[in-house]
Amino acid sequence: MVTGSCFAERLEKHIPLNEAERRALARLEETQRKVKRGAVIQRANDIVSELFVLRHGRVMSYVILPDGSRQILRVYFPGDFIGSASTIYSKAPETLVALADSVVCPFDKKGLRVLLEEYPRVAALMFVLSQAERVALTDRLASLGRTSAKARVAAFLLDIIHRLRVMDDDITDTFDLKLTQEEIGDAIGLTSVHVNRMVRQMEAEGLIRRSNGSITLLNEKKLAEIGHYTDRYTELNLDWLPAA
Amino acid sequence: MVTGSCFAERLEKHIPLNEAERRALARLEETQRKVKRGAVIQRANDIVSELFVLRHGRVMSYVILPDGSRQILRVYFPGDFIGSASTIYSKAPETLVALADSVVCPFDKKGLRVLLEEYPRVAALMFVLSQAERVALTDRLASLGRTSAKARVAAFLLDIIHRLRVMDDDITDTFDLKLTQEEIGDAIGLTSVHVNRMVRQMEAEGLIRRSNGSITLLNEKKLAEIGHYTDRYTELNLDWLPAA
DNA sequence: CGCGAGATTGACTGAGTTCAATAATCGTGG
DNA sequence: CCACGATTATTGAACTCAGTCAATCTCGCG
Repeated sequence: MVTGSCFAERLEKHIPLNEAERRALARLEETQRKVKRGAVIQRANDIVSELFVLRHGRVMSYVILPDGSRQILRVYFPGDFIGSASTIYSKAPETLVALADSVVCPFDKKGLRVLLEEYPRVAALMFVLSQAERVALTDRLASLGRTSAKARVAAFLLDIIHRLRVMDDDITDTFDLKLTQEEIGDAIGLTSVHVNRMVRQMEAEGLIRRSNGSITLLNEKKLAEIGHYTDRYTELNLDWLPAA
Repeated sequence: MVTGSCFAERLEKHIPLNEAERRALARLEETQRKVKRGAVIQRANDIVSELFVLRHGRVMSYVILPDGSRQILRVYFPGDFIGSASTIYSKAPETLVALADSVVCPFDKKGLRVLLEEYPRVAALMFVLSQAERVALTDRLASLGRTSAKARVAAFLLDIIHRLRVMDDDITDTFDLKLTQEEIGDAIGLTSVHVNRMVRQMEAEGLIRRSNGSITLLNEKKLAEIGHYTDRYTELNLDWLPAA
Protein backbone atom coordinates (compact mmCIF):
# COMPACT_ATOMS: atom_id res chain seq x y z
CA MET A 1 0.00 0.00 0.00
CA VAL A 2 1.10 3.52 -0.70
CA THR A 3 2.38 5.26 2.38
CA GLY A 4 1.70 8.87 1.45
CA SER A 5 1.38 11.33 -1.35
CA CYS A 6 4.39 12.93 -2.84
CA PHE A 7 2.27 15.66 -4.28
CA ALA A 8 0.56 16.41 -0.97
CA GLU A 9 3.95 16.54 0.65
CA ARG A 10 5.03 19.12 -1.88
CA LEU A 11 1.90 21.21 -1.40
CA GLU A 12 2.42 21.12 2.35
CA LYS A 13 5.75 22.80 1.88
CA HIS A 14 3.63 25.83 1.14
CA ILE A 15 0.37 25.46 3.02
CA PRO A 16 -1.11 22.94 5.50
CA LEU A 17 -3.67 20.46 4.22
CA ASN A 18 -6.41 18.68 6.10
CA GLU A 19 -6.82 14.92 6.29
CA ALA A 20 -9.49 14.71 3.60
CA GLU A 21 -7.42 16.72 1.16
CA ARG A 22 -4.39 14.60 1.86
CA ARG A 23 -6.37 11.44 1.20
CA ALA A 24 -7.79 12.83 -2.01
CA LEU A 25 -4.33 13.72 -3.26
CA ALA A 26 -2.98 10.32 -2.28
CA ARG A 27 -5.59 8.80 -4.55
CA LEU A 28 -3.85 10.38 -7.54
CA GLU A 29 -0.81 8.31 -6.71
CA GLU A 30 -2.49 4.95 -6.30
CA THR A 31 -1.14 3.64 -9.57
CA GLN A 32 2.63 3.57 -9.76
CA ARG A 33 4.59 2.94 -12.90
CA LYS A 34 8.31 2.31 -12.95
CA VAL A 35 10.22 3.81 -15.86
CA LYS A 36 13.84 3.19 -16.70
CA ARG A 37 16.31 5.92 -17.47
CA GLY A 38 15.84 7.05 -21.03
CA ALA A 39 12.33 5.68 -21.31
CA VAL A 40 9.71 7.81 -23.05
CA ILE A 41 6.74 8.44 -20.78
CA GLN A 42 4.79 10.46 -23.28
CA ARG A 43 5.53 11.25 -26.88
CA ALA A 44 4.71 14.62 -28.46
CA ASN A 45 1.63 14.44 -30.72
CA ASP A 46 0.46 11.16 -29.25
CA ILE A 47 -3.11 11.20 -28.05
CA VAL A 48 -3.14 11.38 -24.27
CA SER A 49 -5.62 11.80 -21.48
CA GLU A 50 -3.30 10.95 -18.62
CA LEU A 51 -1.24 13.17 -16.44
CA PHE A 52 1.32 12.24 -13.80
CA VAL A 53 2.75 12.92 -10.44
CA LEU A 54 6.46 12.22 -10.33
CA ARG A 55 7.18 10.17 -7.25
CA HIS A 56 10.83 9.19 -7.57
CA GLY A 57 13.58 9.98 -10.00
CA ARG A 58 13.84 12.73 -12.53
CA VAL A 59 12.02 13.55 -15.76
CA MET A 60 12.44 16.12 -18.52
CA SER A 61 10.06 17.51 -21.08
CA TYR A 62 11.13 18.68 -24.51
CA VAL A 63 10.05 19.47 -28.03
CA ILE A 64 11.87 18.66 -31.25
CA LEU A 65 11.72 21.33 -33.92
CA PRO A 66 11.32 20.45 -37.61
CA ASP A 67 15.05 21.01 -38.20
CA GLY A 68 15.82 18.34 -35.62
CA SER A 69 16.98 20.61 -32.83
CA ARG A 70 15.64 20.01 -29.36
CA GLN A 71 14.45 22.44 -26.72
CA ILE A 72 14.27 21.02 -23.24
CA LEU A 73 11.38 22.80 -21.56
CA ARG A 74 11.65 21.70 -17.99
CA VAL A 75 13.32 19.23 -15.66
CA TYR A 76 10.99 17.70 -13.09
CA PHE A 77 11.61 16.45 -9.58
CA PRO A 78 9.67 14.27 -7.13
CA GLY A 79 6.41 15.90 -6.14
CA ASP A 80 6.06 17.65 -9.48
CA PHE A 81 2.91 17.48 -11.46
CA ILE A 82 3.74 16.65 -15.07
CA GLY A 83 2.10 16.30 -18.42
CA SER A 84 -0.62 18.71 -17.39
CA ALA A 85 -1.04 19.97 -20.93
CA SER A 86 -3.21 16.92 -21.54
CA THR A 87 -5.87 18.74 -19.52
CA ILE A 88 -6.45 20.99 -22.52
CA TYR A 89 -4.97 19.26 -25.53
CA SER A 90 -5.85 15.82 -26.71
CA LYS A 91 -2.47 15.56 -28.41
CA ALA A 92 0.58 15.96 -26.19
CA PRO A 93 2.50 19.13 -27.06
CA GLU A 94 5.72 17.83 -25.54
CA THR A 95 7.66 14.64 -24.98
CA LEU A 96 8.39 13.33 -21.47
CA VAL A 97 11.50 11.24 -20.88
CA ALA A 98 12.92 9.82 -17.66
CA LEU A 99 16.39 11.18 -16.89
CA ALA A 100 16.91 8.57 -14.19
CA ASP A 101 15.11 5.42 -13.16
CA SER A 102 11.84 6.88 -11.93
CA VAL A 103 8.40 6.15 -10.58
CA VAL A 104 5.50 8.08 -12.04
CA CYS A 105 1.88 7.93 -10.93
CA PRO A 106 -0.43 8.24 -13.92
CA PHE A 107 -4.06 9.19 -13.55
CA ASP A 108 -6.78 10.12 -15.96
CA LYS A 109 -7.83 13.74 -16.27
CA LYS A 110 -11.28 12.64 -15.13
CA GLY A 111 -9.65 11.88 -11.80
CA LEU A 112 -8.42 15.42 -11.69
CA ARG A 113 -11.93 16.65 -12.33
CA VAL A 114 -13.27 14.88 -9.27
CA LEU A 115 -10.48 16.34 -7.19
CA LEU A 116 -11.10 19.86 -8.45
CA GLU A 117 -14.84 19.58 -7.94
CA GLU A 118 -14.76 18.20 -4.45
CA TYR A 119 -11.79 20.05 -3.03
CA PRO A 120 -11.99 23.67 -4.14
CA ARG A 121 -9.10 24.57 -1.89
CA VAL A 122 -6.91 22.08 -3.70
CA ALA A 123 -8.12 23.49 -6.99
CA ALA A 124 -7.17 26.98 -5.85
CA LEU A 125 -3.81 25.70 -4.68
CA MET A 126 -3.12 24.03 -7.99
CA PHE A 127 -4.08 27.14 -9.88
CA VAL A 128 -1.81 29.17 -7.71
CA LEU A 129 1.13 26.80 -8.01
CA SER A 130 0.72 26.83 -11.75
CA GLN A 131 1.46 30.53 -11.45
CA ALA A 132 4.78 29.67 -9.85
CA GLU A 133 5.54 27.47 -12.85
CA ARG A 134 4.63 30.33 -15.09
CA VAL A 135 7.00 32.70 -13.33
CA ALA A 136 9.79 30.11 -13.48
CA LEU A 137 9.22 29.87 -17.22
CA THR A 138 9.31 33.61 -17.69
CA ASP A 139 12.61 33.68 -15.82
CA ARG A 140 13.96 31.13 -18.27
CA LEU A 141 12.58 33.20 -21.12
CA ALA A 142 14.49 36.26 -19.92
CA SER A 143 17.56 34.10 -19.48
CA LEU A 144 17.40 32.75 -23.04
CA GLY A 145 16.36 36.01 -24.60
CA ARG A 146 18.66 38.42 -22.90
CA THR A 147 21.65 36.87 -21.14
CA SER A 148 25.05 35.47 -22.12
CA ALA A 149 25.99 31.83 -22.29
CA LYS A 150 27.76 31.96 -18.95
CA ALA A 151 24.80 33.63 -17.28
CA ARG A 152 22.47 30.96 -18.60
CA VAL A 153 24.58 28.14 -17.25
CA ALA A 154 24.82 29.82 -13.86
CA ALA A 155 21.08 30.48 -13.68
CA PHE A 156 20.30 26.95 -14.77
CA LEU A 157 22.46 25.34 -12.11
CA LEU A 158 21.02 27.59 -9.41
CA ASP A 159 17.49 26.84 -10.50
CA ILE A 160 18.07 23.12 -10.27
CA ILE A 161 19.63 23.25 -6.82
CA HIS A 162 16.93 25.51 -5.44
CA ARG A 163 14.21 23.21 -6.67
CA LEU A 164 15.96 20.18 -5.21
CA ARG A 165 16.17 21.95 -1.87
CA VAL A 166 12.43 22.51 -1.71
CA MET A 167 11.87 18.80 -1.23
CA ASP A 168 15.21 17.67 0.20
CA ASP A 169 16.64 19.58 3.15
CA ASP A 170 19.85 17.56 3.04
CA ILE A 171 21.06 19.23 -0.11
CA THR A 172 23.53 21.96 0.64
CA ASP A 173 25.81 22.83 -2.22
CA THR A 174 26.26 19.57 -4.14
CA PHE A 175 23.85 17.74 -6.43
CA ASP A 176 23.65 15.29 -9.28
CA LEU A 177 22.63 16.97 -12.46
CA LYS A 178 21.91 13.77 -14.40
CA LEU A 179 22.15 15.73 -17.63
CA THR A 180 24.79 15.57 -20.33
CA GLN A 181 26.33 18.80 -21.51
CA GLU A 182 24.35 18.41 -24.67
CA GLU A 183 21.15 18.25 -22.63
CA ILE A 184 22.15 21.31 -20.64
CA GLY A 185 22.69 23.07 -23.92
CA ASP A 186 19.29 21.98 -25.19
CA ALA A 187 17.74 23.38 -22.03
CA ILE A 188 19.36 26.81 -22.21
CA GLY A 189 19.71 27.26 -25.95
CA LEU A 190 23.41 26.55 -26.46
CA THR A 191 25.51 23.89 -28.15
CA SER A 192 27.20 21.22 -26.07
CA VAL A 193 30.55 22.59 -27.20
CA HIS A 194 29.84 25.99 -25.78
CA VAL A 195 28.31 24.59 -22.59
CA ASN A 196 31.55 22.74 -22.10
CA ARG A 197 33.57 25.89 -22.52
CA MET A 198 31.43 27.75 -20.02
CA VAL A 199 31.48 24.94 -17.48
CA ARG A 200 35.26 24.63 -17.61
CA GLN A 201 35.64 28.35 -17.38
CA MET A 202 33.45 28.46 -14.30
CA GLU A 203 35.41 25.60 -12.84
CA ALA A 204 38.69 27.38 -13.55
CA GLU A 205 37.33 30.47 -11.83
CA GLY A 206 36.47 28.49 -8.74
CA LEU A 207 32.73 29.01 -9.10
CA ILE A 208 31.89 25.32 -9.32
CA ARG A 209 33.57 21.96 -8.86
CA ARG A 210 32.73 18.72 -10.68
CA SER A 211 33.33 15.08 -9.89
CA ASN A 212 31.56 12.30 -11.76
CA GLY A 213 28.15 13.61 -12.58
CA SER A 214 27.84 15.71 -9.45
CA ILE A 215 28.30 19.44 -9.25
CA THR A 216 29.23 21.58 -6.28
CA LEU A 217 28.39 25.25 -6.25
CA LEU A 218 31.34 26.93 -4.57
CA ASN A 219 30.08 30.49 -4.71
CA GLU A 220 26.35 30.76 -4.99
CA LYS A 221 26.28 34.47 -4.43
CA LYS A 222 28.61 35.13 -7.33
CA LEU A 223 26.74 32.64 -9.50
CA ALA A 224 23.45 34.38 -8.77
CA GLU A 225 25.03 37.65 -9.78
CA ILE A 226 26.41 36.25 -13.01
CA GLY A 227 23.14 34.53 -13.88
CA HIS A 228 20.86 37.36 -12.74
CA TYR A 229 19.15 34.67 -10.75
CA THR A 230 16.19 35.18 -8.44
CA ASP A 231 14.98 32.35 -6.25
CA ARG A 232 11.24 32.02 -6.80
CA TYR A 233 10.65 28.94 -4.72
CA THR A 234 11.16 29.95 -1.11
CA GLU A 235 9.26 33.22 -0.91
CA LEU A 236 5.78 32.03 -1.81
CA ASN A 237 3.01 33.72 0.10
CA LEU A 238 -0.23 31.75 0.15
CA ASP A 239 -1.79 33.13 3.32
CA TRP A 240 -4.77 34.51 1.48
CA LEU A 241 -6.01 31.07 0.44
CA PRO A 242 -8.98 29.63 2.36
CA ALA A 243 -7.96 28.07 5.68
CA ALA A 244 -7.78 24.29 6.05
CA MET B 1 -23.34 49.75 -14.80
CA VAL B 2 -21.14 47.07 -16.28
CA THR B 3 -22.83 45.29 -19.12
CA GLY B 4 -20.93 42.03 -19.06
CA SER B 5 -17.71 40.33 -18.21
CA CYS B 6 -14.85 40.31 -20.64
CA PHE B 7 -13.30 37.42 -18.81
CA ALA B 8 -16.49 35.35 -18.85
CA GLU B 9 -16.80 36.06 -22.54
CA ARG B 10 -13.30 34.72 -23.04
CA LEU B 11 -13.96 31.60 -20.99
CA GLU B 12 -17.11 30.97 -22.98
CA LYS B 13 -15.05 30.75 -26.11
CA HIS B 14 -13.99 27.43 -24.64
CA ILE B 15 -16.81 26.16 -22.49
CA PRO B 16 -20.34 27.30 -21.62
CA LEU B 17 -20.94 28.95 -18.24
CA ASN B 18 -24.10 29.14 -16.20
CA GLU B 19 -25.75 32.34 -15.02
CA ALA B 20 -24.29 32.23 -11.50
CA GLU B 21 -20.79 31.74 -12.81
CA ARG B 22 -21.20 34.55 -15.25
CA ARG B 23 -22.37 36.86 -12.48
CA ALA B 24 -19.50 35.86 -10.24
CA LEU B 25 -17.00 36.60 -12.97
CA ALA B 26 -18.64 39.92 -13.76
CA ARG B 27 -18.00 40.91 -10.17
CA LEU B 28 -14.28 40.80 -10.84
CA GLU B 29 -14.77 43.54 -13.37
CA GLU B 30 -16.87 45.89 -11.26
CA THR B 31 -14.03 48.33 -10.79
CA GLN B 32 -12.70 49.77 -14.00
CA ARG B 33 -9.54 51.79 -14.27
CA LYS B 34 -8.54 53.70 -17.37
CA VAL B 35 -4.84 53.73 -18.19
CA LYS B 36 -3.16 55.78 -20.89
CA ARG B 37 -0.74 54.38 -23.39
CA GLY B 38 2.65 54.04 -21.77
CA ALA B 39 1.28 54.08 -18.22
CA VAL B 40 2.74 51.65 -15.70
CA ILE B 41 0.02 49.47 -14.19
CA GLN B 42 2.30 47.54 -11.90
CA ARG B 43 6.00 47.96 -11.24
CA ALA B 44 8.32 45.00 -10.66
CA ASN B 45 9.27 44.61 -7.00
CA ASP B 46 6.44 46.78 -5.79
CA ILE B 47 4.27 45.21 -3.16
CA VAL B 48 1.01 44.13 -4.75
CA SER B 49 -2.09 42.21 -3.83
CA GLU B 50 -4.15 43.11 -6.86
CA LEU B 51 -4.62 41.32 -10.10
CA PHE B 52 -6.45 42.45 -13.22
CA VAL B 53 -8.70 41.54 -16.04
CA LEU B 54 -7.87 43.46 -19.18
CA ARG B 55 -11.08 44.85 -20.61
CA HIS B 56 -9.98 47.10 -23.45
CA GLY B 57 -6.70 47.95 -25.05
CA ARG B 58 -3.40 46.16 -24.86
CA VAL B 59 -0.86 45.55 -22.13
CA MET B 60 2.62 44.05 -21.95
CA SER B 61 4.61 42.55 -19.12
CA TYR B 62 8.37 42.69 -18.92
CA VAL B 63 11.40 42.44 -16.67
CA ILE B 64 14.51 44.59 -16.75
CA LEU B 65 17.76 42.75 -16.13
CA PRO B 66 20.54 44.28 -14.04
CA ASP B 67 22.46 45.27 -17.19
CA GLY B 68 19.49 47.33 -18.31
CA SER B 69 18.23 45.02 -21.03
CA ARG B 70 14.55 44.26 -21.16
CA GLN B 71 12.71 41.01 -21.79
CA ILE B 72 9.08 41.40 -22.74
CA LEU B 73 7.34 38.36 -21.33
CA ARG B 74 3.90 38.60 -22.80
CA VAL B 75 1.50 40.85 -24.65
CA TYR B 76 -2.05 40.80 -23.31
CA PHE B 77 -5.37 41.31 -25.03
CA PRO B 78 -8.92 41.98 -23.82
CA GLY B 79 -10.25 39.11 -21.73
CA ASP B 80 -6.79 38.19 -20.46
CA PHE B 81 -6.15 37.70 -16.83
CA ILE B 82 -3.00 39.61 -15.89
CA GLY B 83 -0.70 40.13 -12.96
CA SER B 84 -1.63 36.76 -11.56
CA ALA B 85 1.81 36.31 -10.03
CA SER B 86 0.57 38.43 -7.15
CA THR B 87 -1.42 35.38 -6.07
CA ILE B 88 1.85 33.85 -4.84
CA TYR B 89 4.35 36.66 -4.48
CA SER B 90 3.88 39.73 -2.41
CA LYS B 91 6.35 41.57 -4.63
CA ALA B 92 5.52 41.77 -8.31
CA PRO B 93 8.03 39.80 -10.39
CA GLU B 94 7.24 41.77 -13.55
CA THR B 95 6.22 45.21 -14.71
CA LEU B 96 2.92 45.81 -16.51
CA VAL B 97 2.64 48.67 -18.99
CA ALA B 98 -0.24 49.70 -21.25
CA LEU B 99 0.68 49.53 -24.93
CA ALA B 100 -2.45 51.42 -25.90
CA ASP B 101 -5.07 53.36 -24.00
CA SER B 102 -6.68 50.59 -21.98
CA VAL B 103 -9.20 49.69 -19.34
CA VAL B 104 -8.16 47.26 -16.66
CA CYS B 105 -10.34 45.86 -13.89
CA PRO B 106 -8.34 45.45 -10.71
CA PHE B 107 -9.47 43.22 -7.88
CA ASP B 108 -7.89 41.99 -4.71
CA LYS B 109 -6.66 38.42 -4.53
CA LYS B 110 -9.15 37.92 -1.69
CA GLY B 111 -11.84 38.39 -4.32
CA LEU B 112 -10.27 35.61 -6.30
CA ARG B 113 -10.39 33.40 -3.24
CA VAL B 114 -14.15 33.80 -2.91
CA LEU B 115 -14.57 32.97 -6.57
CA LEU B 116 -12.41 29.87 -6.34
CA GLU B 117 -14.13 28.66 -3.19
CA GLU B 118 -17.69 29.12 -4.38
CA TYR B 119 -17.31 28.17 -8.01
CA PRO B 120 -15.11 25.10 -8.22
CA ARG B 121 -15.83 24.77 -11.92
CA VAL B 122 -14.45 28.23 -12.51
CA ALA B 123 -11.42 27.31 -10.41
CA ALA B 124 -10.89 24.24 -12.55
CA LEU B 125 -11.29 26.30 -15.68
CA MET B 126 -8.77 28.84 -14.51
CA PHE B 127 -6.31 26.14 -13.63
CA VAL B 128 -6.77 24.60 -17.00
CA LEU B 129 -6.41 27.86 -18.89
CA SER B 130 -3.24 28.58 -16.99
CA GLN B 131 -1.95 25.42 -18.65
CA ALA B 132 -2.61 27.01 -22.01
CA GLU B 133 -0.52 29.98 -20.92
CA ARG B 134 2.19 27.61 -19.87
CA VAL B 135 2.25 25.89 -23.25
CA ALA B 136 2.34 29.26 -25.01
CA LEU B 137 5.35 30.18 -22.90
CA THR B 138 7.14 26.93 -23.68
CA ASP B 139 6.58 27.59 -27.37
CA ARG B 140 8.24 30.97 -26.94
CA LEU B 141 11.03 29.27 -25.03
CA ALA B 142 11.69 26.93 -27.93
CA SER B 143 11.52 29.87 -30.28
CA LEU B 144 14.11 31.88 -28.35
CA GLY B 145 16.32 28.93 -27.56
CA ARG B 146 16.42 27.18 -30.87
CA THR B 147 15.31 29.24 -33.82
CA SER B 148 16.76 31.95 -36.06
CA ALA B 149 15.90 35.63 -35.96
CA LYS B 150 13.59 35.33 -38.93
CA ALA B 151 11.78 32.37 -37.44
CA ARG B 152 11.21 34.27 -34.22
CA VAL B 153 9.70 37.24 -35.96
CA ALA B 154 7.42 34.99 -37.99
CA ALA B 155 6.30 33.03 -34.93
CA PHE B 156 5.73 36.20 -32.96
CA LEU B 157 3.50 37.77 -35.60
CA LEU B 158 1.49 34.59 -35.99
CA ASP B 159 1.05 34.25 -32.26
CA ILE B 160 -0.31 37.78 -31.98
CA ILE B 161 -2.79 37.38 -34.82
CA HIS B 162 -4.04 34.04 -33.56
CA ARG B 163 -4.67 35.45 -30.13
CA LEU B 164 -6.47 38.44 -31.54
CA ARG B 165 -8.69 36.13 -33.55
CA VAL B 166 -9.83 34.24 -30.46
CA MET B 167 -11.77 37.28 -29.29
CA ASP B 168 -12.36 39.12 -32.55
CA ASP B 169 -13.80 37.22 -35.47
CA ASP B 170 -13.41 40.21 -37.79
CA ILE B 171 -9.66 39.90 -37.92
CA THR B 172 -8.53 38.13 -41.05
CA ASP B 173 -4.97 38.86 -42.07
CA THR B 174 -4.33 42.43 -40.89
CA PHE B 175 -3.76 43.77 -37.41
CA ASP B 176 -2.22 46.60 -35.45
CA LEU B 177 0.86 45.47 -33.62
CA LYS B 178 1.18 48.57 -31.43
CA LEU B 179 4.80 47.68 -30.76
CA THR B 180 7.94 49.43 -31.91
CA GLN B 181 10.63 47.34 -33.52
CA GLU B 182 12.63 47.74 -30.37
CA GLU B 183 9.77 46.23 -28.39
CA ILE B 184 9.42 43.36 -30.82
CA GLY B 185 13.12 42.75 -30.33
CA ASP B 186 12.75 42.80 -26.56
CA ALA B 187 9.98 40.24 -26.85
CA ILE B 188 11.88 37.79 -29.01
CA GLY B 189 15.45 38.37 -27.86
CA LEU B 190 16.81 40.47 -30.72
CA THR B 191 17.99 44.03 -31.22
CA SER B 192 15.77 46.55 -32.95
CA VAL B 193 18.32 46.76 -35.75
CA HIS B 194 18.07 43.10 -36.49
CA VAL B 195 14.29 43.05 -36.17
CA ASN B 196 14.25 45.76 -38.80
CA ARG B 197 16.42 43.71 -41.11
CA MET B 198 14.17 40.69 -40.74
CA VAL B 199 10.96 42.65 -41.17
CA ARG B 200 12.19 44.30 -44.37
CA GLN B 201 13.45 41.02 -45.67
CA MET B 202 10.09 39.40 -45.05
CA GLU B 203 8.40 42.33 -46.72
CA ALA B 204 10.71 42.07 -49.72
CA GLU B 205 9.89 38.38 -49.97
CA GLY B 206 6.19 39.12 -50.04
CA LEU B 207 5.48 37.41 -46.73
CA ILE B 208 4.08 40.49 -45.03
CA ARG B 209 3.01 44.00 -45.89
CA ARG B 210 3.18 47.08 -43.65
CA SER B 211 1.37 50.40 -43.65
CA ASN B 212 1.42 52.72 -40.66
CA GLY B 213 1.51 50.51 -37.63
CA SER B 214 -0.57 47.76 -39.16
CA ILE B 215 0.74 44.51 -40.53
CA THR B 216 -0.78 42.18 -43.09
CA LEU B 217 0.24 38.56 -43.23
CA LEU B 218 0.32 37.69 -46.91
CA ASN B 219 1.31 34.06 -46.60
CA GLU B 220 0.47 32.55 -43.27
CA LYS B 221 1.31 29.04 -44.32
CA LYS B 222 4.84 29.98 -45.30
CA LEU B 223 5.23 32.09 -42.17
CA ALA B 224 4.16 29.17 -40.00
CA GLU B 225 6.73 27.02 -41.73
CA ILE B 226 9.50 29.55 -41.25
CA GLY B 227 8.58 30.15 -37.62
CA HIS B 228 7.87 26.50 -36.75
CA TYR B 229 4.60 27.83 -35.46
CA THR B 230 1.81 25.76 -33.96
CA ASP B 231 -1.51 27.36 -33.14
CA ARG B 232 -2.35 26.45 -29.56
CA TYR B 233 -5.46 28.52 -29.17
CA THR B 234 -8.10 26.92 -31.34
CA GLU B 235 -7.73 23.25 -30.54
CA LEU B 236 -8.49 23.31 -26.82
CA ASN B 237 -10.46 20.35 -25.58
CA LEU B 238 -12.23 20.95 -22.29
CA ASP B 239 -15.03 18.39 -22.54
CA TRP B 240 -13.84 16.52 -19.49
CA LEU B 241 -14.57 19.44 -17.16
CA PRO B 242 -17.72 19.23 -14.99
CA ALA B 243 -20.87 20.20 -16.89
CA ALA B 244 -22.48 23.58 -16.31
C1' DC C 1 8.42 74.50 -39.65
C1' DG C 2 11.23 72.17 -36.43
C1' DC C 3 11.53 68.48 -32.99
C1' DG C 4 11.82 63.85 -31.44
C1' DA C 5 10.79 59.12 -31.61
C1' DG C 6 11.21 55.45 -34.42
C1' DA C 7 12.92 53.26 -38.79
C1' DT C 8 16.61 52.29 -41.92
C1' DT C 9 21.19 51.40 -43.52
C1' DG C 10 26.20 50.36 -43.63
C1' DA C 11 30.57 48.93 -41.65
C1' DC C 12 32.61 46.45 -38.28
C1' DT C 13 32.84 43.19 -34.23
C1' DG C 14 32.24 39.33 -31.55
C1' DA C 15 29.80 35.62 -29.02
C1' DG C 16 28.49 31.37 -30.03
C1' DT C 17 28.25 27.68 -33.80
C1' DT C 18 30.14 24.26 -36.78
C1' DC C 19 33.26 20.89 -37.97
C1' DA C 20 36.50 17.73 -36.77
C1' DA C 21 39.65 15.23 -34.11
C1' DT C 22 41.01 13.23 -29.65
C1' DA C 23 40.43 11.85 -24.84
C1' DA C 24 37.87 10.23 -21.02
C1' DT C 25 34.01 7.47 -19.12
C1' DC C 26 30.43 4.32 -18.82
C1' DG C 27 27.78 0.22 -19.45
C1' DT C 28 27.88 -4.43 -20.82
C1' DG C 29 28.81 -8.98 -21.98
C1' DG C 30 32.12 -12.54 -21.50
C1' DC D 1 37.06 -8.33 -13.12
C1' DC D 2 38.35 -6.78 -17.66
C1' DA D 3 38.12 -5.54 -22.61
C1' DC D 4 35.42 -3.25 -25.99
C1' DG D 5 32.08 -0.37 -28.16
C1' DA D 6 29.41 3.64 -27.48
C1' DT D 7 28.50 7.81 -25.28
C1' DT D 8 30.15 11.97 -23.47
C1' DA D 9 33.66 15.44 -22.72
C1' DT D 10 37.30 18.36 -24.42
C1' DT D 11 39.85 21.19 -27.54
C1' DG D 12 41.20 23.93 -31.71
C1' DA D 13 40.18 26.49 -35.92
C1' DA D 14 37.23 28.61 -39.10
C1' DC D 15 32.94 30.66 -39.77
C1' DT D 16 28.47 33.19 -39.25
C1' DC D 17 24.52 35.18 -37.40
C1' DA D 18 23.26 38.74 -34.82
C1' DG D 19 25.02 42.72 -32.09
C1' DT D 20 27.21 47.33 -31.83
C1' DC D 21 28.01 51.80 -33.32
C1' DA D 22 26.83 55.57 -35.78
C1' DA D 23 24.82 58.18 -39.34
C1' DT D 24 20.72 59.29 -41.95
C1' DC D 25 15.95 59.27 -42.99
C1' DT D 26 10.87 59.53 -42.12
C1' DC D 27 6.89 60.97 -40.22
C1' DG D 28 3.54 62.53 -36.81
C1' DC D 29 2.78 66.36 -34.02
C1' DG D 30 2.89 70.77 -31.50
